[in-house]
Amino acid sequence: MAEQVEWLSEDEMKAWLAFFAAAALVDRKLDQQLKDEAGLTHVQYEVLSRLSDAPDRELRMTELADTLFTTQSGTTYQISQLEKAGYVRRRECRGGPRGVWAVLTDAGYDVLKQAAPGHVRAVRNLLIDVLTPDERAAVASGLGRVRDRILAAQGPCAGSSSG
Amino acid sequence: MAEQVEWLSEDEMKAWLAFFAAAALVDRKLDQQLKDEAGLTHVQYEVLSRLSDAPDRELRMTELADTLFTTQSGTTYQISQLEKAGYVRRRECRGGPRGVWAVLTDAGYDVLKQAAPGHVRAVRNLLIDVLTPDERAAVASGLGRVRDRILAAQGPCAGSSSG
DNA sequence: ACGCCTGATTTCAAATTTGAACAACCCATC
DNA sequence: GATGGGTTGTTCAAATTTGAAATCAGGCGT
Repeated sequence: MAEQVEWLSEDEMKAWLAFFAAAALVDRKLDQQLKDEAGLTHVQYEVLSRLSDAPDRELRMTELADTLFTTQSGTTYQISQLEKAGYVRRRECRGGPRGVWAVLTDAGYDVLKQAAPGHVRAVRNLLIDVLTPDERAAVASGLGRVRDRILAAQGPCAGSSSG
Repeated sequence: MAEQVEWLSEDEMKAWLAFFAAAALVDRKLDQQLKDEAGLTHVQYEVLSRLSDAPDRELRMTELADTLFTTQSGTTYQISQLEKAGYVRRRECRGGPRGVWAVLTDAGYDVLKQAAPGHVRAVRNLLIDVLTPDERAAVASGLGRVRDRILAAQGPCAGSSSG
């Protein structure tokens, strides 16, 4: 076993460590900022944000889970929380294509609109404005490819077994 | 209020979304891979890894928490788990400089050594080898700066009030 | 119409994370 | 030699996340 692994070079290690640390720290900071200023967790903000971007401000549970890169049961939990808070409503569609839609309420939209400026400012301060234009472009293309490859590797598999 | 926020341009948004998604997906994938192949969570792997890199393979709880970018109570919990598994041992140093050291055991070192190749391979497949050399350099420098700025903003505050 | 299969969603228990409160210990000072 | 402050680590309850099992609706073959 242990068929000869190519360990990371010093430069590669630097990239990996920077990526890993930045991911953890930025997420933590955004969470803090949102809790302090808007009373939302980062996850909840993302839920509201995806919904507000979706057509008719609604998304099936599974779609939502996919765009959040999280599990379905986690999504169920968060939607339940947001429903209690009145920011989201569940709509069951018995007639047409099966499924449950999470719908952003007006209250949810208002909270999002109120939280957005601070959030965007934080994203700028923590990440975007810290990068040079070149670095930003490299992050967009490189990490975009990283994301797409992972999604491509699991997307086709999750749902259908053959073609 | 809402004093004019500068929203993200399309390119900036691309960078932010790529970063956010890649961070979530890579972490999730590494977790899966480690659980499947080594029976460790990513967090646990990181703990063992930091310890094995430290002088004498031991670290104070607070140092450990810092390098893991997590809370102290979270670190206490994980060390307790790893102690149960026999991968880590606690050493209290009553005489000298106060504190508790988490020490990597031989068993812990073995598990780490066994898990490392698969983990490094995964880091390569998911991230490092997907980036071009330029992108990798940009990630290292740019996200390194992101990390350092966040740490600098909170490091000095957390621990001492003046200088 | 019946029974099985698939897909979507929820439920449930277990594991983990978090933040606040607590306890232990050092040092400096009185 | 006792006291207060600051640091370090743990404990506790609450919130969240996870994965597996249960639920429920619809389609299909018989």
